[in-house]
Amino acid sequence: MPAAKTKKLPPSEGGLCCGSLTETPLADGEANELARVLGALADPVRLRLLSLVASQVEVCSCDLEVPLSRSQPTISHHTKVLVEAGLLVGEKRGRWMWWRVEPDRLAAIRKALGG
Amino acid sequence: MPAAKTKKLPPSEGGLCCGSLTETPLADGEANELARVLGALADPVRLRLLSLVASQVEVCSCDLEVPLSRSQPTISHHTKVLVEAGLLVGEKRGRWMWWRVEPDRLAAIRKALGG
DNA sequence: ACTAGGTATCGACATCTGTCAATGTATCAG
DNA sequence: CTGATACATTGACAGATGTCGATACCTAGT
Repeated sequence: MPAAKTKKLPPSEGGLCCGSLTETPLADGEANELARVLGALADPVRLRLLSLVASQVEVCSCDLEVPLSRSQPTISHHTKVLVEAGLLVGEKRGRWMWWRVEPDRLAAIRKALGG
Repeated sequence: MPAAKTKKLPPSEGGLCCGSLTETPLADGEANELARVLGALADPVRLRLLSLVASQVEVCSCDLEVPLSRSQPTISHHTKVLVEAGLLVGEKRGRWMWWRVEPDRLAAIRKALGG
């Protein structure tokens, strides 16, 4: 998107309010926000990461490298993207980062998609 | 995705079966397929295109350029992406292409997302 | 047949994205 | 303090993506 300025909003700024796609034409801002979050989901590795975390309530980064077959920096990159989209939450305990999913956020996306 | 081979499967090949993200860890193939479809949705112009068509049942390409502020080739590109994702269906009548959305496909995505 | 209008395709371009090696930072064990 | 461990950040690179102008393809009218 040569013209658009994503700007990497903080996780809090997760509008995603209002009605669904199928009801009324999406406003420009709503479309941008929804596209941003869907973009975070539109990657096989991130989808599998998310489902791995969801299936175990909490997972640390170190346990993701092997099942996802990606290097440590790449895992770190993907968790960051998911956090910025509001889909993942991390908590540092000792040396480990523990991740869990944000089910409300997924629900909001489903709703925006016509749920 | 340097390694992955999207391959641009025909619209029919739209698996997207099985359970949701949040239940069991996504298999590799399922993750690829879901990411492919979500990628088609992860664009503000395509989201607005889809919602424009949905709000009017049927729309021809010529009526999309102005509201979406994009050139005719760009509109054509986006409709193609949405068709390949199984989200849009087109029918040529005379000189015009008439588009409508595939609600079942959207529903399948919501379900895959934990609906 | 010729022309005009609606779409699709092609080529080019700038930007975005996923990936890893190298390096930096924080925390724990001894 | 020292070394090891878990994670984040940086830099670089190849490949994907969104965009448009130019052009080709189809269909309808004349």
